[in-house]
Amino acid sequence: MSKRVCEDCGVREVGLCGSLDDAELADLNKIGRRRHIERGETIAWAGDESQTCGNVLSGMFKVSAALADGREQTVGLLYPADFVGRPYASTNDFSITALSDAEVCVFPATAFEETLEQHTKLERELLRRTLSSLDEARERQLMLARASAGERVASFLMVMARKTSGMRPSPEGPLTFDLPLSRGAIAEVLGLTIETVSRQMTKLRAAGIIALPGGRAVTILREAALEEIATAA
Amino acid sequence: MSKRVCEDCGVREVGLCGSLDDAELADLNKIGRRRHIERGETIAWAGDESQTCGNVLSGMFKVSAALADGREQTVGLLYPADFVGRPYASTNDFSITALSDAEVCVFPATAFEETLEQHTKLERELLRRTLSSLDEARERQLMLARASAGERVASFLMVMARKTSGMRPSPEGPLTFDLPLSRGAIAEVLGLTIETVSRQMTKLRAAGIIALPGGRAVTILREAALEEIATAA
DNA sequence: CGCCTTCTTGACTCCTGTCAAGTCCCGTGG
DNA sequence: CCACGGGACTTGACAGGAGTCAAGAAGGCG
Repeated sequence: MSKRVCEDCGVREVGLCGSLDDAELADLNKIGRRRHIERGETIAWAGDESQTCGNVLSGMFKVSAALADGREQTVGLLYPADFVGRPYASTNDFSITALSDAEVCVFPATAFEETLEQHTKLERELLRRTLSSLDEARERQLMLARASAGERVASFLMVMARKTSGMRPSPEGPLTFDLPLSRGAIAEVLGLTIETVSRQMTKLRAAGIIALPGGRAVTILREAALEEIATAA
Repeated sequence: MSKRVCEDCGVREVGLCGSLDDAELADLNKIGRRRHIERGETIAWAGDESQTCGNVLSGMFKVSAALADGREQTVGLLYPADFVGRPYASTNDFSITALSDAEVCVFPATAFEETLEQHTKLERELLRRTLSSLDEARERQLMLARASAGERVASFLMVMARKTSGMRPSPEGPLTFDLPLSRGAIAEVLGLTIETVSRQMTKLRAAGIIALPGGRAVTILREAALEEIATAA
């Protein structure tokens, strides 16, 4: 039953838990449990009680919310090793949904909060990560408020190019990678419609800046040109 | 010289420092210094080194950034008792500018980080506040991405009505208060132009939902109607 | 091979930004 | 006390970018 979940953890070094040594990890090990999540499954609903926290082991999640009439927006993306959940709150302001099949290491929120208070290093690391997330959320505000559709798509592609380990035929050759998100999911992140995202992609292809070899693959042909559009030069 | 800055601090109870008792406060007292800021003065520049942290004692600040071509956006507002600054980062991602004359209690960033590490209660309180700021920044993303100009202005007025202690002639009577921001500053928060903000205000006045008695004063005549527009029902 | 989802493309509308005058407000100085 | 000046705000005309509605093409899975 009490399997040593931390022992073969793929994100042991880079996750929140990387701040703890093996002995300290024991407390987390006691309350943690590994869970498999299907693509599309929502593990936390906006408005519901905040009951669990955890770490993403594999796969991707979106943090999103909707207006009363159904308009939806993704306000954050979670990658492997990212922290999931909202400690110190009674209810969630946002839903968390898997964008791909995923694995998460989950803790009951109250037990996790107690562990936080006993391990200063863990708490400090969570503070650092939360401050970074805040900076990121504010950068996204800037984009959503002021960037054009073309700028949003270009900067999204640059971010994805960096996050996703794609293939280059040669050093400095064109980079090809698969987008981990559908057009719909991209639109929801960028605050646009599917149609607008699609049109902007076509426009970049027509300009010879990217190629779309099929599926969700993207090849960046002229990185400098894409970067220039992305940074609103 | 080493004046007891904390003794007559107006936000002693509600600020970050409220988590400490008098003895613990001594450490902060040693490194803190009170500073007066003029309206329009920028106390931290995006891109510069992150050198100071602090607490707002009085007045208001905006947290903002600009795109390469000059388009600007406010990504957060700071009120008395709010924490200012960005610990654990070498440079600031955002500028912090006084929207009114203000007073701040400032600490050198490195000294403050050391104090944080010695006082778990302080660190926990900062974590709680940072998590709240993150939620707020994400709510703003939702608004900037999906709300119409009318919805943005209505929800802004609702927030300001709650934050600002205005006057009611009778309980449940119409509420009147002064906006602490100029039209330009409001536009920068809402991701709109001055003209659009102005037009939406006029529209609400024409609909009999608010009155604009002059200056920056606003009277909310039909709170329920305003709330309905704000929540995008 | 065929169905169903996802993606692309087109035509049209409308909201918001831009540019350009005015008007109001308030403090200053005559 | 009132005229003046400058910033903040309002209003109008117009244009353009992104949303909406509607087909149609492409891709994936059974």
